[in-house]
Amino acid sequence: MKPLADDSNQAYSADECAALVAEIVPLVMRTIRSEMRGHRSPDLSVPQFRTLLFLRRQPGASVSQVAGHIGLSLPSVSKMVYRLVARSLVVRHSAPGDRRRICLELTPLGAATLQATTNVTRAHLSERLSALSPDEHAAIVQAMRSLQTVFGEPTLSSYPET
Amino acid sequence: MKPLADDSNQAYSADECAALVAEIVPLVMRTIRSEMRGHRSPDLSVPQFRTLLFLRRQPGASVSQVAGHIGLSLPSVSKMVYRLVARSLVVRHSAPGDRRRICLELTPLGAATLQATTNVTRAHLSERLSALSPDEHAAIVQAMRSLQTVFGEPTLSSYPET
DNA sequence: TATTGTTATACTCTATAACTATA
DNA sequence: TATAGTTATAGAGTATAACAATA
Repeated sequence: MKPLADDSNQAYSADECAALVAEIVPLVMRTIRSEMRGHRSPDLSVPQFRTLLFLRRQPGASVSQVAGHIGLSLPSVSKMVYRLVARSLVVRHSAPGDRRRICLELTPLGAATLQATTNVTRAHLSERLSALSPDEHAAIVQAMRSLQTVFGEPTLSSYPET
Repeated sequence: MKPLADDSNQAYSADECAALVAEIVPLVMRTIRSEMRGHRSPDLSVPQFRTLLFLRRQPGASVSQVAGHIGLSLPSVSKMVYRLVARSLVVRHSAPGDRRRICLELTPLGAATLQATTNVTRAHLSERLSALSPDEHAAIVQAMRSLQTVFGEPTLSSYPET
């Protein structure tokens, strides 16, 4: 007899899991995106947001490092950085010792904007998630951690140095 | 990643949950997106994919219904549909009885493309997810279901008919 | 007048290819 | 020659505002 009442004993294949992820993740993403966009002052796109996050963690990162991190091409990132610089959210300065290389850093405004966007987005998600039970929250936290291990960004050390 | 002995008894706030979701979902999304894009023949964007999915479920839907479903503005969807029609993935015909309204349907090519993209994306996600344990799969399935209830699309029946 | 959809306009994202400057 | 970045070009996503056609 299968215990139908409790789903947690049921074995799911990676395949069933994949189908659900492919369906639901874009749904959640839609909300996150529209939360970051359109929201008065901050108004960052998701890639911009992720770039600022990365620069907070890795001040002085190069354009290539940003590109590798967020998974975009170098030209795309170059243009995006140009816009962030134009908005005074990021500063560029060339690396001493290698004048080809660009060092990127958040400006105070960039850091503040990042924080504001984080807060707004988080608050909105939190409000939606508050409809769920503590058990459901726990399952989501666990799931996110698992997904992070599998879809996590390549660490800097894994970049091919040639 | 500490080997949290048993995380499932820990109480997480909606807030902690939100922070993780905001961080991880875009990560997973990046993979899904690049899986659908660049992949030889199918080559659909995520919104296009979701549109085809919707049309498979709701043949004859209008442009407005698609827009409401995938959460985009009417002009955006109008343009996207134009491209899908240009690629012969979708056909348009005006509704008998109300010549303002457009009925959209998948072509056989559209249905095949949708299926091919579904398979490729699912297979790729599945491959990645196969690195996880059955318990982790179960947590992900549960989490996705919870997220679906909270971020799920408005059901058709909830559309104001006026 | 209200509804459905398209066009106009203006960004951003995104890629590949070609180029510049530096090493 | 190889590397870091930018520029050129092109197409898609996205929005708001203005418009056309139909009801």
